[in-house]
Amino acid sequence: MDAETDDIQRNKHPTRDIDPIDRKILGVLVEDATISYADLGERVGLSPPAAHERVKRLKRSGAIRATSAIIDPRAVKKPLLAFVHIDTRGWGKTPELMAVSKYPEVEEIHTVAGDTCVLLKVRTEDTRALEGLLGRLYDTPGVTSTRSYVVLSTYLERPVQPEITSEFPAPKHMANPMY
Amino acid sequence: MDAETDDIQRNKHPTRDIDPIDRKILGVLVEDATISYADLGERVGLSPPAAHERVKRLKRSGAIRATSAIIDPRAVKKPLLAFVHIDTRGWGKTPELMAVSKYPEVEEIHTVAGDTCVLLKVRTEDTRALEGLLGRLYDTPGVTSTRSYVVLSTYLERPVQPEITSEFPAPKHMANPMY
DNA sequence: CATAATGGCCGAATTAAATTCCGCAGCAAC
DNA sequence: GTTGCTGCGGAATTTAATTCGGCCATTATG
Repeated sequence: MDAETDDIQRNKHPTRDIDPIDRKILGVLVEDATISYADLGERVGLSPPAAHERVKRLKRSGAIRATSAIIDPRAVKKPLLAFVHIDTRGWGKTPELMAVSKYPEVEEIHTVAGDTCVLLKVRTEDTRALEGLLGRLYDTPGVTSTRSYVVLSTYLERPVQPEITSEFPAPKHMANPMY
Repeated sequence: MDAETDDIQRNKHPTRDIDPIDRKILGVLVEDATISYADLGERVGLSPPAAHERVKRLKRSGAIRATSAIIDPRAVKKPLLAFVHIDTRGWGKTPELMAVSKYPEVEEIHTVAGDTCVLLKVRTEDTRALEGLLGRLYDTPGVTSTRSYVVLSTYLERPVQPEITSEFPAPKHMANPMY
């Protein structure tokens, strides 16, 4: 077993780091994954087979998790977006909550630090469907309360951006932390 | 100008509704957009050219907004996910906030109903970078306070699901609303 | 230092898929 | 009944994906 395969099976990432050309490739493919290897190679300064080889490696290593069609929520009758914060009695009951993943309306499930335990991102047809989904949540053992933030307008929504992280200098009035 | 083009220019959706075959196609392409038209056609019961024609129409109508590579955030050094709620002095100052879209760390910007005005989804390398980003937010005119929910674990994260909306019956103790 | 081994690239050749074209069938309007 | 329109399938053509072999640079090894 080579190092890369080993890393993948440990749910880690391969030791081979992503170089600037890889980042360029990811940037292009996030914008348009239907591009040909010929055009992709030209964008990043490689021959078509070389670009192909890079993309194969990025998929194999897990850096590219999938290639997916991005659907307009309005086209599939799910125009209502909401974020639902859920309080539970401690952490013991969160596994039951994961069952909500069976509903296609639920797009994200996270546990968060703060005044809630679980955070959902849900997309429904209307407020009636959202109400029904919340009703299901209250039927789940351990759920003590929920708080929903209904989205009025969405100004930006995009996939993970592979560009190099911007510099965000800490506010000037703060001393440099040790770490 | 045909009806479809007209709808797109009005930022509406074409009148031609998405039939069950279209939904099947969307479902397949969300899972794997690299599938060939031959295989796609077989999955949905169409010939390759017919499947091709359907996909072209779905793209033209805007139902398929893009085809994108899904990147593992860890691979591009953005393992820290957080949701940031921002309070502003009324709505007048929200346009200034949209400038944060220039940072690739910001994935989503919404205005929400509830006790905040703006909700951001951000992905940073570490808490230091998040701190820097929050510092930038406080420098933005109109921002009075922020509340951040740092994600501990993500259990589900998937694109818009084109499947038919599940039935969420309202809780039994509620009478049927008029609408 | 010399030399072998590796990894990544390119160009050409081959294979597979996308795309076009055309005729046909179902359906609606008239 | 006829006309026009829309979506489908099969065949042909064009384009892209994929494979292969050889080359160069870097790195390990004696």
